[in-house]
Amino acid sequence: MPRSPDTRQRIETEALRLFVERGVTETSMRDIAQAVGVTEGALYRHHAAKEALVAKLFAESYARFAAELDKMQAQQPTARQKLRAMVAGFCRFFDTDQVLFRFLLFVQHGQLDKIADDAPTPVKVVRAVVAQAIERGELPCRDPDLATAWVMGLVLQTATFAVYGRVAGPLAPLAHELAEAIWRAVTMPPAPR
Amino acid sequence: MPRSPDTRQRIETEALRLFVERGVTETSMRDIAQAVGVTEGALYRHHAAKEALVAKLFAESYARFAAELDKMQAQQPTARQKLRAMVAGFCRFFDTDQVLFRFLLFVQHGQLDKIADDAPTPVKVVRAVVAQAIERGELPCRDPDLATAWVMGLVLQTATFAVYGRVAGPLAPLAHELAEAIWRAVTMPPAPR
Amino acid sequence: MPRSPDTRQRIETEALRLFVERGVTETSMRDIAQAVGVTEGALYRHHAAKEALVAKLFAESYARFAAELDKMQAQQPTARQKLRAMVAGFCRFFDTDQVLFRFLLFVQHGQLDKIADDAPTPVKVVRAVVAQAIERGELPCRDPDLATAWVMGLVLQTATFAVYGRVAGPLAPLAHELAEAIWRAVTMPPAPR
Amino acid sequence: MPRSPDTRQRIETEALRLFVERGVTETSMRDIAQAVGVTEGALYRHHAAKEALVAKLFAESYARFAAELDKMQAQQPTARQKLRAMVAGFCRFFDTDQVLFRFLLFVQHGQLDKIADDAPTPVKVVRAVVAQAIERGELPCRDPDLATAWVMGLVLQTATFAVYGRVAGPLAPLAHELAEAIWRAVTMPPAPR
DNA sequence: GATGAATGAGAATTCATTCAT
DNA sequence: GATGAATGAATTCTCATTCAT
Repeated sequence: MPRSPDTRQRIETEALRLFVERGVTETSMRDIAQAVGVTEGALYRHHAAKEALVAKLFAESYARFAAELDKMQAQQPTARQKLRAMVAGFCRFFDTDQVLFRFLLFVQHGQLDKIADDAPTPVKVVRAVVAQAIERGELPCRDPDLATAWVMGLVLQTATFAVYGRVAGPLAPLAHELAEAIWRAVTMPPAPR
Repeated sequence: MPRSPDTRQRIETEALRLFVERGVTETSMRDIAQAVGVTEGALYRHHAAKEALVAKLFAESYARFAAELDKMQAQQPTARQKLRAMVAGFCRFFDTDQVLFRFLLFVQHGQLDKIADDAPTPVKVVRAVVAQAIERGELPCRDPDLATAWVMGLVLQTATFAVYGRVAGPLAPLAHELAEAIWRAVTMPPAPR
Repeated sequence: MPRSPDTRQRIETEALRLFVERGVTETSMRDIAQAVGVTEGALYRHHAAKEALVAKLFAESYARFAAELDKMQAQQPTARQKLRAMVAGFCRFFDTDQVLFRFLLFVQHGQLDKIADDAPTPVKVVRAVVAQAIERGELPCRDPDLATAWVMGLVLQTATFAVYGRVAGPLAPLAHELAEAIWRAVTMPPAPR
Repeated sequence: MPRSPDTRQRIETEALRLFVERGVTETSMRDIAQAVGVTEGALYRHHAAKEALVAKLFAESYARFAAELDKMQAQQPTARQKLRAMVAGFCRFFDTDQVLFRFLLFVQHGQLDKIADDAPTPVKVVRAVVAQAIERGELPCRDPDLATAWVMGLVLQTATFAVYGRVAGPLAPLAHELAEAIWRAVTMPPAPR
């Protein structure tokens, strides 16, 4: 039985794929082992437990994507440009690694609860941009969480429709249009009270 | 050995709650039985299998909500009013029975795949309104699925934030503002080509 | 819900049928109740337990058939005629009530062990005839159990083949031929020692 | 936690024994595990399901015995000698591995239905010999299935009596006498019509 | 007599994990 | 690093039986 190299990497790739396709609970360690072509025991050479594998897959990439997103926004001067840059970032991420995108943003599997309160997350990055924009008067005065929900909702639901083929092809070509829609939503004047 | 009435109803209530709180796979029949206060065997007098319980819970309510949504939109003359009515309907549903709302719109557990192709669904109702509005020139020309994604995204992500307490209180008071944001998003002029 | 009469009888008929078709262990009380069209609880009005139902079905008919067989042989003067009469009796029984025949002679389900040592059984009746015939010199000297096995084997395997359609139609027309074959087998001169 | 070798073999041996002693349905996987001295889960490393274990036990040996039987008959020139050889084969098999004999020829547990239509079986081998003998005029003209039933009946019922101790000792010493009885039965002249 | 709800024990099977080799 | 056998707990579901109504 040949021992192919990169077993660790292949475990992570296959696990990620299966977690996204079927769900974490619905994927057994045996499923992963079979997909990789090793025995179950071999998985434990690389990850102490199933939960640890999930956590590793999540934590590493989630923080990294949040950081990238933060860098993108930081390079832009205005709120509108920051949002545009972030939307483009989400779309590129989706197009580049849909499996990972879905794992981080849709599957999650309760990993959010395990994240340190001060750790960066994509949602927090978006929220910071939104909150700052409101403070600076670039966006109308509104609960920054509500506006953040809208940004995330427009991005994620478009991605969801793309996953199910209801919206066609890569998201990058839609990024500009999507960013505009977001801008129009969040710049809506607040209801008079 | 208490034989309280309404066991069937209580099974469904507790199951729904647990499915939403923990997930379907993560909820065992024993969990449900314990929550209801009966033995596992008793559950099977009322539902032939766990999957049948899930399916019943979903099928019954999903079609009903879609129908209600459709009625709300049908009573309005214009696209804008139809959207407003539907958004209000989503918000009212969330406020009235958050558990059921989350089960139908977030948990789902693969039940969508089991639905007849021509059965009404909330998404289809929204899509029909959007498509008709585009045809009639009430909305700018754009992939109706994309616009539908935006409507659903704004509604569902706002609900998600409400579930996690990031957005406060019942959704009904936000319905008008949400509908306006949606209107602004979907009325965005299409990108010149 | 109409309560048809003869529930007791119908329980026994359906139970017998199912026991023969599927086996005793493979037939649940629920299966029987469904076949009869009553609830499981109703069965226990008529039989204290599943095992009691099986035992009743078996004991009653087994003894009765043994007695009938014994009467048939008793009315004949010679061993050859006794065997002929019994073979005809087996065949008639098979043709008249194949389900009961199979239950008593094939299914059995360990009921033989529960029968009193001195209770009459078809095998004992056959054995008595054979033993007497040997004693009287009507049959060659041979272990009467061995000769009994041959009689039973020829009868029962013919019935088995009839059940599976390998041998066609009712057994009665074959009775004479079968009895002759048996006679030839058991009259075989013993091996010289 | 003893890890003795041969677990797979011991599972099969114990399972066979229990299936014969108590019946397949009446034997639980736990019974087998306890007899082997492992946990239930361990059984599933060797056989994917209880039914698969039953099927393997049956299929492997049934075809093999049929083939052996066929070889025995093929080495003999005349029908009489073929029958003698097969009877001796049945008796030797019974004496050598009574448990397997009973599993294959008495328990069966519906495995016959799963066998390919053209797969060899002991009954088919016997039938082929009988049919050929009738064709060649070595046996009187008669439904070959009926004659096959008689051969099988005499063999199997003798074995049955041996199992229950009604017929003593190993069957091999009885083989010759049994073959003669069979020969007398199947050579009976057909009833004039 | 019958229903319908319930029990409690046990069935087959799955699964994360361990560990000697 | 990897295998392959094993564990032990849990899961879904079945079943004979009970009993208030």
